[in-house]
Amino acid sequence: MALATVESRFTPARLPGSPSGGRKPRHVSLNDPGSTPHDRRLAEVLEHAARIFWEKGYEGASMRDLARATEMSLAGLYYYFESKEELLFLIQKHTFTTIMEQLRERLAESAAPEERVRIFIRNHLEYFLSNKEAMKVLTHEDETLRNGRGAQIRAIKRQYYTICLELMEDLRRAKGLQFSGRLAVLSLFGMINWIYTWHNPRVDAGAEALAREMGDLFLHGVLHPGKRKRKSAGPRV
Amino acid sequence: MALATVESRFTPARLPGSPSGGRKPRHVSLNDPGSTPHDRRLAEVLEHAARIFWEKGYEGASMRDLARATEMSLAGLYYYFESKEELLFLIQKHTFTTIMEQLRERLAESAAPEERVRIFIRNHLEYFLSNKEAMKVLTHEDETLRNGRGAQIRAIKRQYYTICLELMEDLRRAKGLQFSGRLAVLSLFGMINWIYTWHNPRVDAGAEALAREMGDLFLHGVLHPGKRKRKSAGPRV
DNA sequence: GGACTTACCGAACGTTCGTTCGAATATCTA
DNA sequence: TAGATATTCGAACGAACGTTCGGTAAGTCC
Repeated sequence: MALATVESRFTPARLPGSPSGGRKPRHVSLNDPGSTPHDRRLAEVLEHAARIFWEKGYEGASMRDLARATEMSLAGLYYYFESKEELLFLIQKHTFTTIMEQLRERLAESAAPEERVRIFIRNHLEYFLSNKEAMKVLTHEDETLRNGRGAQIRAIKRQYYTICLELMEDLRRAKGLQFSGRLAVLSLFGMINWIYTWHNPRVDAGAEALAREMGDLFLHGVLHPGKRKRKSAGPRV
Repeated sequence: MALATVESRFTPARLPGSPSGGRKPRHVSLNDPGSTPHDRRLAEVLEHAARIFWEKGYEGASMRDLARATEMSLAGLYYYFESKEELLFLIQKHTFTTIMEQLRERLAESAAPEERVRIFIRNHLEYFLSNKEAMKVLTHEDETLRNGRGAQIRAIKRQYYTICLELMEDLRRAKGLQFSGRLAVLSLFGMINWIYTWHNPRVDAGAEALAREMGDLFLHGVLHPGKRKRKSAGPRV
């Protein structure tokens, strides 16, 4: 149920009036009983849009593709948002906000630095593999949005980065180590974001197993098996 | 000197004759004394094109942008290649071929498994940071080319992947370990390719230092400093 | 039942896109 | 220097693009 939650606005994109009657913006979901039909329809449209951007990229996708997918007219789409740019913005904002909310909830469950890093990895991979279309759009169309909308997304991204950096520094302190937090975070982001270029659900492990293995790799490297895997027979006598 | 080496063809894209007079295709360079003016001009055009694709993405870039950058007419560009797709193909093929050639040379210098993995990382990062435009185009426009041209690029990519996988399996055997080579390689690719999203030459380390740190991270993880960095004062008594 | 809002649509606008055509100039060779 | 070849160009083509205009039909409220 990717993109089921959308922050509704005071007014629709076109201005014949307000569909939500001047209510305050809030989060609604496809299954949320408090959501209006308008909000639910918008969420559906965004879900189709995410799939199309995922397939063809933002620039390569056309509004006519979206009209075909949603079985709406080209003009009818513009009742729900004011431009293609806003469409991308809504997808990215919703996706980023949701993965971050979920992360905060899960981090509240543990205070152990190493475990918290593993929670971060697991949360990211689980969300990524459950929402691969939107997450690819978020990561691949990183530099597409400009000006105000781009700045808003970049602000959320910075928050996400900062959370991870603090996890890393807590770990470093707790273990009495020295390493560059920035480099560790950015390397980790590379590992876990790159997944959209290769993950194949038919041959690769699921999110949980991947999170365990990538966590091991990130924390111990390939050379230090820790309590896991070490070959019984080997040059080690 | 990104994109200075280009494989010339028998004939130019338009067909008023053959500029290189029926010579065999071969590699030429901007500084290569054996390169024809035609080859050198094409290399210049490709370099401009790489910079434009780097800035705006393949779909977002227009042939008119390239005409402006090269100070040629729109029509004049098509003397050197037959389509925008071929333009991207030439950039990707040249870039991939070059980084792989350089890798093979460097790998010949060492037989020690761990050192060879470090050579791979260093080569990739050095080439990436010296040719960031073309390397971003190579990684970001991964799925853009379709059909025959896409298949050719994918074939080179598979070679590159296979080389790295073999390095990883040699290392695993030598150290008597057990880990998924596929996951290790793909995680490493994520780490070292993601760099184009964050590296800032004004604040971040250069290729050599980055290669050392990322190599440490990949081999030992954040928790096992090895002979490097461990805090003198710490909870370790 | 009339006024208003919500949700949508057909048709078109102006722009930009990749590509091509026919011709003109520059460069080289004999 | 004549002729061929290599290189470049202005102008235009048709297609596709994002967006907008003026409407219509159905639901809601007094």
